Amino acid sequence: MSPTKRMTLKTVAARLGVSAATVSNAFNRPDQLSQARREEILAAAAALGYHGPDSRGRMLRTGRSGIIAMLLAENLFYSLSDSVASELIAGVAAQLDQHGHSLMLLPGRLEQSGGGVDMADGVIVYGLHGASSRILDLIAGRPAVAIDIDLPGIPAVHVDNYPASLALARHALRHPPQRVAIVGLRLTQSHVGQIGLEALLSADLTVTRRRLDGIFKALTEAAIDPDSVALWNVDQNTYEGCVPVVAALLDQPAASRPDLLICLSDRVALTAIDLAERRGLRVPEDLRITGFDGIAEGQRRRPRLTTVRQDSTTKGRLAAAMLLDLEPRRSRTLETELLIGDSAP
Amino acid sequence: MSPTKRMTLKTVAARLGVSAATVSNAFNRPDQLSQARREEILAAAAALGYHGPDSRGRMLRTGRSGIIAMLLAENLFYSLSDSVASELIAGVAAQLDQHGHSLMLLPGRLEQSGGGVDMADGVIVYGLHGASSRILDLIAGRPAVAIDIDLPGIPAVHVDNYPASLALARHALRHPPQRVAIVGLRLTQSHVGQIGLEALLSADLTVTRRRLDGIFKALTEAAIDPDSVALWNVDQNTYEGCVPVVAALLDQPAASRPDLLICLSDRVALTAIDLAERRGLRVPEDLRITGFDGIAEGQRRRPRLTTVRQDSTTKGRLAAAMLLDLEPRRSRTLETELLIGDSAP
DNA sequence: CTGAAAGCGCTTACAG
DNA sequence: CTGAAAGCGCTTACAG
Repeated sequence: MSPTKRMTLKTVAARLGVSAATVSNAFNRPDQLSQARREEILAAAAALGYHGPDSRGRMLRTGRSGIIAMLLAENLFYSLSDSVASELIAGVAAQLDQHGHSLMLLPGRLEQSGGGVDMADGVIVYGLHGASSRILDLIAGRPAVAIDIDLPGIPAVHVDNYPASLALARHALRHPPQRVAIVGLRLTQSHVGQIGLEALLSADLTVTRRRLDGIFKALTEAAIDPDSVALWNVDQNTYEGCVPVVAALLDQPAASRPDLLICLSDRVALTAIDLAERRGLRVPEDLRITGFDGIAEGQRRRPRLTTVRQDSTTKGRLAAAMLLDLEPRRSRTLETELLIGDSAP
Repeated sequence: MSPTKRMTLKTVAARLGVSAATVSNAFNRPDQLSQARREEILAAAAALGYHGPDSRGRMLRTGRSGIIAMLLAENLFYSLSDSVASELIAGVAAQLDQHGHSLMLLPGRLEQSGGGVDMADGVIVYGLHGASSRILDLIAGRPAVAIDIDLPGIPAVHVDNYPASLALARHALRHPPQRVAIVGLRLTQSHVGQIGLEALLSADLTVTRRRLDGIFKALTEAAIDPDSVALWNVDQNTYEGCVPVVAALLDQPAASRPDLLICLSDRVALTAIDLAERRGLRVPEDLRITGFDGIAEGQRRRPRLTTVRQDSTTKGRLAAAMLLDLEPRRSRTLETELLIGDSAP
C-alpha cells in the first residue's frame, strides 16, 4: 500500500493473476462470477488499496456519470444566496437524494470548456441566460429540462405568474390605497431605482414581467391608471441588493410615500417590512406590503407576508424527476397559492 | 448537422483532412498552429456541429476536471436547507466562481460507486461522517480539506467554538437568570427533547459539544451548577426540526419555564423567538435568548439575535482557496465575533 | 465461469 | 507548423 503508484483495475488484475474483465465483474456484475471468487477478488483488491473502479474510465466507457448538472442563470455564489434559487436547487437535490445521483452546479457564465456540462447525464437550465444559443450547443444531445425559461425543443417547468399576481393584486386592492408603488426585480436590463415603462424587458426575457402584467390588469380593474403608479426596480434578489432601493422609496416625504407596496419578490417585500419597521412605520396600518414567491422566511416572521406561494422545491423536484425518467418529459405550468398574511390582510 | 452521429475530435479531423492533434491544438493551444489555420478549423468544426472537446475524454487523459467536490455530512436536501451548511457551500462557491471551477455536491451517505468523488480535482469534507475510513478511501490521493472535522493527514478549517461560547455565555449570565435552559444541536446520537449529561457525544463527534463545554464553564464561574440546568436536544437544524422541542420547552408551567435560553445554533434560537412571541412571551423581558452561528436571518429581524458569528462563507472560501492552491494547505482555526443583539442585551 | 480485445474521446511528447 | 502513436481506466460483447 505504498503511495508509489495508483492502483488501477489492470494492475489489480495483474497482481491477482486474473483478467481485468473479472475484476470489473467482481465490482459491477456479481452474477457474472462465483460468489467465492468475487469475495476473494474484492478482499484482495481492498488489501492492495484499490477501492473500486475509477469513475472517469467508467464514464468514458459507459457514457453515464450519475451526475445531474444545473446550469444556473447567475454565478454560483449568488444562486446559493438567493432564497428562491436556493429552494429550487434544494428541490432538485431532494429528488437526486432519492435516486443516488450527484449534483453539479454550473455558473451562468461558462468559460469555453463548458465547465463539464458534458459529463452530466442530464441538465437543468434555470432562468435566463445571456447567450442562449451557446447554452443550446452545450446541452445538445443531452436530456434537458428548463425552468422559468423557454428554450426551443426543451420541456419547461413554469409557474402561472400572470394569474397569480392578478389574484394577489386584486386582493391587495380591495383595501383602496392612496398611493401604490411597485418594486420589481429585474424588470429592466440593469437600471436600479425608479424606472419608466419604456425600459421594461419583455416577458420572454424576465419572469417578473408577467407578474407586472397581472398587477397592471388588477390596477386597471380598480380604475387606477398603471401609468400613475410609481415603478421601482431592483436587480439582485438579496437583502443587500434591495436595501438601497427600498430605503430611497421609504425615505420620500410622507405625502408621496406609498401606502401599498406591491413587491415582485418576497425578498424585496421582507426587506421593505424590515426597513419600514426601522423607520417606525407600522405594517400593515401605515404601509401594506405584498410579495411573491412564498419563501419560508416570510411565512415564519411577524407580520406574516401576504404573497403568492410558488413551490420552488416542487419545481426543482419535478424537473429532476423528468430527467430521471420518473415523470414524462413535457412542459408543465405549476399552480401557485395565494397566501394571505398580516402584511396586507 | 443531422443528429445521426455525435461529432468527435476524430471525426472532425477526418472531415477536415487534418490530424486529431491539430484539431485539439486549435481548441487548446493556439500557439501550436498558425492563426489562419486555427480559425479555419474552428469555423469548420462549428459548421459541423462540433462545439469543442468532450470533457470526459479530456479528463481521462489530463487527469483534471475543473471540478471541486463537497462531501456533505447529510443528504443534499438537508445540506441546502440548513442555513449554516448553505452559507458554507456559498462560500466555497464564491471562491470557485472567481476561479472558473464547477461545484459538485455529494451527499453524506454515498453508495458504493462513490458518486464521482474521483473526478474531482479536490474535495472538501464537511462535518461528521459515519464511516470515516470509507471517506478516507474515497479521497485517497486527492487534495482534500476538512471543515469542522479532523481527519488524519488532512488539513482542517475550524472555528474557536469553546472560547466563543464561553464569552457568549458570560455575557448572557451578566444578567442573573432565575432558570437557565440549554438547547443543543446533535449533542447525542439521536435523542430529541430533554436529555441527561450521560448521553452526550464527545467533542470529536460533534462540534456543538465544545460549545456546550464553554457554556458549562461560564455557568460554573457564575456559581450555577451545570447539572441543575435543563438540557434539551434537537437533531435537525431546521425550523421544522426545532419546533417540537422548543414548543415542549416553552409550554412548561411558568414556574419551571426558563428565563434564559442558551441555544447552540441560531436556527434553534430563531425558532425559540418565534414560538415565544406567539405565546405572548416578550423577548428579552420575559425570556432572554442566545444563539450561535450568526446567520444572516438572525441579524435582520427584530429582536436582533445575540449570538456568536462564525463566518461560514469565509470558512468555505478558505477551504476552497486551499484546494486551488491560493492559500497554504494547513489547518486553521478561525476567530469568531460576539454579536450582542436585542434578544439578550 | 473466465479472458483477450476493442474502443469510449481525448492530449501529449515526439518525430518530421 | 503538422501528424502518427500511445495510452489515460474502464466495460462489454464475444469467444472459449
